[in-house]
Amino acid sequence: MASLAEENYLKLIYHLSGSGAEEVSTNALAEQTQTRAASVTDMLRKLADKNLVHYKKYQGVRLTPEGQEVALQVIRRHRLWEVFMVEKLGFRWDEVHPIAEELEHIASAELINRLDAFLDFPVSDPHGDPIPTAAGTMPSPEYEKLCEVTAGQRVTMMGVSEHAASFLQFLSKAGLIPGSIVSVLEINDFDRSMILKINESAPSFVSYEVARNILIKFSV
Amino acid sequence: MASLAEENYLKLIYHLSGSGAEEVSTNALAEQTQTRAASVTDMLRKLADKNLVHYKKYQGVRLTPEGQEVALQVIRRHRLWEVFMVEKLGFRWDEVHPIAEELEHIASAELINRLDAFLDFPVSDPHGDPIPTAAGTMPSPEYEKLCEVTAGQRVTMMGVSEHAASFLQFLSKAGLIPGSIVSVLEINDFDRSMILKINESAPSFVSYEVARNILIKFSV
DNA sequence: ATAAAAATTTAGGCTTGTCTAAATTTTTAT
DNA sequence: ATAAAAATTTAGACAAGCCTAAATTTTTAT
Repeated sequence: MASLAEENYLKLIYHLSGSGAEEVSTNALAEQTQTRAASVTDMLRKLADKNLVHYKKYQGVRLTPEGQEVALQVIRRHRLWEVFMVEKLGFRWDEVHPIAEELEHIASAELINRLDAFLDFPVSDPHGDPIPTAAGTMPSPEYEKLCEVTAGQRVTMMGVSEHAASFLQFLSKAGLIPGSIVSVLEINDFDRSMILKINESAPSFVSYEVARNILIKFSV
Repeated sequence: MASLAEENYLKLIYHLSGSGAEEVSTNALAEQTQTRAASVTDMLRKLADKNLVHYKKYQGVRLTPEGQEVALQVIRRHRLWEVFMVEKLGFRWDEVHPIAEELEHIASAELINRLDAFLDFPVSDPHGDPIPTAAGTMPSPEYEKLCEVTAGQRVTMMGVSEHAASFLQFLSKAGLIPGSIVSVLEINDFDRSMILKINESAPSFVSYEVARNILIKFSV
């Protein structure tokens, strides 16, 4: 069994490696875990001993298949609890992350699979992030960034690539939540900002920085 | 903030002291926590330093008001999660205790109060145990033991005073769950065993040992 | 009343996960 | 190519929560 600290490292390595594609550096982990690089080194040795990561001194770290499975289960639990909190308990999407950080470490598979069924087998969390399957695979929907859409097109908002509460609150106010129908009315050449029509309401302005962090799919 | 280990000690002291009525001994705590008496002593000193218990060497321990509040919150969380698992996720009452032992340490008051509302403010858990209020008071319904009922009386099953999974499974099979209507048909003088009619089904036999651990109220 | 037994505490130690300071390796810039 | 900078690891330490063994206090039995 992976400890709470170990689970957090594995999850973080998964995210920082781009879903396991690249090596992650000790310093990158230290920055995100708010610990010192020396502490990270200690933990990486321990994870390597348990066969959860491939680790060679000075060369970064990468998940083993076993480590990836643990990471995906933690992410699955995290995202299912987020769905529960938003759908059933009425939390806003900008409130649930810190609580899910705790709930994600309750390991019972029975609990999680029943929760999954209770929630009707959701495929994504309130931020549009895909929920790993019970079998341990991560669905990978192919979304575009809103900033890549051309003027005149109509798309569906599918998720975000930035999860800061303040960003999410801003989007809620603008009505930009997963499922919203968005038409790009104008794009400003100068700064790539956009004017959008969201769900038939009055036009809204969004900066490039915002558009860059919104995931969309082209409406069928 | 109380750590996970501290919360477990406080909860246990609450239970072993008869809801805070009496002093609890070091050995009693060691037995229940599956640790050594020396470890308990260490923890009691720490809890005393944090003003969560009154502790004098060799004289046992008792909760302070602050300690009792923490204990009641942990118990509240535990019991609300048990209701959730049984009512919403379809778990059986004999399955939920170990999982609730983990969920009870997720501290968010917002989470628990919303869960409480989602469950419609239950007053007792699946075993009939009362759920402490958000304000930190323990309701104390006054139930009798089934073994004290006389032949011919009709009562309502309200809960249990023994929580072993095997006992709960036995009761489920007999249809003896909270809410069941029970008529005492006969009592055997010799061993105080009983013959019961449970919800109009065929008569069942229960030993004194079983009857002693079933809580009832007299039907109105 | 007092010796034996039981309960409890003290002393010293171990593991996990963290830290600081110093040493080492890798990368970058000239 | 090599020196400086950056990244990483090693060494030694600490708090939390547990352990064993030994010492101390309380309780029990005569």
